Amino acid sequence: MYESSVTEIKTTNKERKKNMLDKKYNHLEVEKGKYEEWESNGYFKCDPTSDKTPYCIVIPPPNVTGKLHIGHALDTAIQDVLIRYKRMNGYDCLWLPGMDHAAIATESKVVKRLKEKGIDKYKYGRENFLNACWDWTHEFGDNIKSQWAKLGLSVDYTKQRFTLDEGLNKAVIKCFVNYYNEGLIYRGERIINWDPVAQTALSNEEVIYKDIEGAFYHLKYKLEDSEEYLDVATTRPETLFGDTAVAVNPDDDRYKHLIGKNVILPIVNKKIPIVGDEHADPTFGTGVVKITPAHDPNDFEVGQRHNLEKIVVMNKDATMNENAGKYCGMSREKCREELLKDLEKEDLLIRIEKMTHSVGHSERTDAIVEPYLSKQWFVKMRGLADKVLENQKNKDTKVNFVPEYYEKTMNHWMEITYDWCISRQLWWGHRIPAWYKDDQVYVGEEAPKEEGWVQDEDVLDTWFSSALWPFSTLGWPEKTDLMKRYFPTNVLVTGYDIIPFWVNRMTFQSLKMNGVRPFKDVLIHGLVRAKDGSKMSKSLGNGIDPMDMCEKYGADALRFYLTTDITLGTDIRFDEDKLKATWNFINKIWNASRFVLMNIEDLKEIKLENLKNEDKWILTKFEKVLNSTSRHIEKYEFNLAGSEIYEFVWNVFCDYYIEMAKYTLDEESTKSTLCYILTGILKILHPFMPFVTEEIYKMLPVKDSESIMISKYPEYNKEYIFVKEELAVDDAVEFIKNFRNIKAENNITKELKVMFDTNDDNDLIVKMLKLDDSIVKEPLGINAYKVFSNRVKATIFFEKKETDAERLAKEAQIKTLEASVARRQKLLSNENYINKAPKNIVELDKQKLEEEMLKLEELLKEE
RNA sequence: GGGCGAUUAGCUCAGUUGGUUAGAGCACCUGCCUUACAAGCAGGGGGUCACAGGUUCGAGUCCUAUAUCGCCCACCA
Repeated sequence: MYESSVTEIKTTNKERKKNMLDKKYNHLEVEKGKYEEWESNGYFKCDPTSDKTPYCIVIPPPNVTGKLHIGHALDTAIQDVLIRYKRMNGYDCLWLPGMDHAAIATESKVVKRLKEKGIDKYKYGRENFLNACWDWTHEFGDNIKSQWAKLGLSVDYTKQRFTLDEGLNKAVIKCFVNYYNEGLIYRGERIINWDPVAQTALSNEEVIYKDIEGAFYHLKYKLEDSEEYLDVATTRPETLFGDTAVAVNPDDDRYKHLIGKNVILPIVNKKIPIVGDEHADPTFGTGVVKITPAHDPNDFEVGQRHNLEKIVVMNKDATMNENAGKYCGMSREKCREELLKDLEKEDLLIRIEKMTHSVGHSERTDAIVEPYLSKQWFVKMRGLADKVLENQKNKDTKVNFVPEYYEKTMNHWMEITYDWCISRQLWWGHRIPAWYKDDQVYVGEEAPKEEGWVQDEDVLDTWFSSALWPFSTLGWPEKTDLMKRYFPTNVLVTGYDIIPFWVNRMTFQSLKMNGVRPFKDVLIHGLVRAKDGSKMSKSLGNGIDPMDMCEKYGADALRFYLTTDITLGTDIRFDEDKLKATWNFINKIWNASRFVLMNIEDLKEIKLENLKNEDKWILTKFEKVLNSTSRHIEKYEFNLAGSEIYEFVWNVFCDYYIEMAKYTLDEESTKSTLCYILTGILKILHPFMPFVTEEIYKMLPVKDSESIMISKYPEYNKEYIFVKEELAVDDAVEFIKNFRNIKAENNITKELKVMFDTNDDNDLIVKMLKLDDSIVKEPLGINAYKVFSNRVKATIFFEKKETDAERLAKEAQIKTLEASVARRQKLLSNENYINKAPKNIVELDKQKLEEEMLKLEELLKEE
């Protein structure tokens, strides 16, 4: 009956014993060498020429800035579960690995490293610097690869990519040029977020707002030819050198008569106009706002409307420039300090009002971001975003978020998005394919042939290349075979924190370039936090290194814990105790396997015939678990799959079937069933815990493949659903539980006699409870308890007086039973319920009621 | 200010489309070294599912309001 048409591979007893000596699961031993073996056998490779159904995931490329953290372990473990599951189910799987050059993140690390060696980036020169970046990349890239190996990730290294490799560069350039030609990319002078440490522009997404203590400085802007003044409040007095107007609301009765007049800019003593503009909110502050078009995005807009001059007052490193007069050369902070002193001296400072306000910081350097007027490249977002919003309306074309509510996060972003600043004043990245000559601009895939053209010095935002990742890695813009076969990819797995940076951008890029979504599903997981719920960070020192956990508990335990103890979309608190509990689970599997292997050594083939009730019972349970775990995995419900398999392995197979099997170990059917179920368990668990399942699988006397990785996933087999036998053994199990309960609760240890009230075949019960010598035919004694299950009834006779506590317990039991019976009777006499509730539910209630009444009757009889 | 979540046992969390007496791991209590496993086995205690209404034969689950916590986005002159 067991399908073993594939080559049977036998392991010698000697080999098995050598491996299986340990009573305890040793994860370090088990995990040694397996990954290298899998890889060298080519098991990770996709098979594009096969007629199998393709299944593709591209890995979210980790930055080459350091080592992987626990979040990466979670993210990749989920993907490996899917890939291994699909592979065993006969799919042609491509899990494409790669890494991200991470422009600013890597560049700042390399700058720092060079600095430690006393080397200045700019003196070192572009070419040398890029070489240093490549050295860095190789060093950290190798490190990441070895971590992937430790985690057991079955990625196809023959398809590995890097966001800055030649092919991806081609894709990036192609995309840029296409967009430019369509007018979707433009160069313009705008206020952008400037990082004065890295000295580059940033996108809005790279700015982190933090609340900090600051103040409102109320300054006197005197009216021209008057001692009267306007109270102008600002948090950033040092920008006043760039003021080219003050604004009041045109409907503000306090000030509207002043519109058109001038004020004298403090310290600078220059005339600037009072303009009327909606931007000034009469209810906020004093209702008067200074306008600094070159240092504030709102002021920039006001400046545009009133045709104001834009004066930049800072250098690229955020020191004051010559427009700041005597403060030239000072830092922003120093300038503010000195300026305030001077203002006070000249009686131009009215008061200082303490306040907290949020201030933008650079994600990478943590420097306070300066809104800064500068010429940058932008992607025009509105049309691209609208396309996504349109696409999401159709269930056949949309990106399906799991959990679904994250779709709102993307849609919201698409609704409010504005133009994306993509140029960065860095060296490490894709260089912008634009050339300048005098006032001319040329954008193209190749440099212009004529003399005199100079290429743009800047590179692109790292996310510009990441946004193309799902298709650039498959060979786009060429119509490659990989592209045709694996695109759109099946699923993307990532954390909610990079939906705006990455998921959103991949989605609009793919819709624009390919006309289709980049992936059908996107699985969003949460962040891995410390046990107390705080964010893991280097500065707090509360980070968990996944490699340490692999060392301590094994990659298998870590993977199973991370993938089955989470709810998608919500944060997980890393709990080492739970990881330990997972290790215990694997130890349990290990020992159950030891037991099975010890007893099936001479098994030549699996023959599922002459089955006993308990064999049929465990087969039925197994098929059901198999069926439902598969359903759960397909729906990405890993937690449910995990708990079902856990429950089956521990509480059903180990606690009951193995115990039952101990009495019939010489029978062929027992051995075959043990081997069949163990094999099935190993296969179901393999995607979650690849190493230990492979180790045990290799020791099986009968198996269908040389490695579990490439073995066939068990198929749900209706032939092994035995309804009658399942019920019968369930019933026996229930009886056993009730019996033990009564025995323990009443402290019955000695002088126990049992009389079965029914004529059923109770062999299993007698064996499991070791009752052989206790069975009597006639009732005895006074102290007696009834034990029930659906069909089995028995009376226990024992030498012991009932204590008060026991009597009370029994009374309590009667009380709850009576309540339950009453509840059900009421329910079942409700016509609405009978008519509206599903038949099976009603039936179940009737059945329950009957049982309860029976039980109650028996209990009352004993009184 | 706008949006999105969360609130279930001592702790950390599950709980499929509303349907048996709400579950798990850890911790706790009792008894066991029963030949696969003491990192184990058997048994047990522990929750009016944040709060108030509503819909329904039936609500942890759906709706409305409140409270507390968290996240994202925007504004902060």
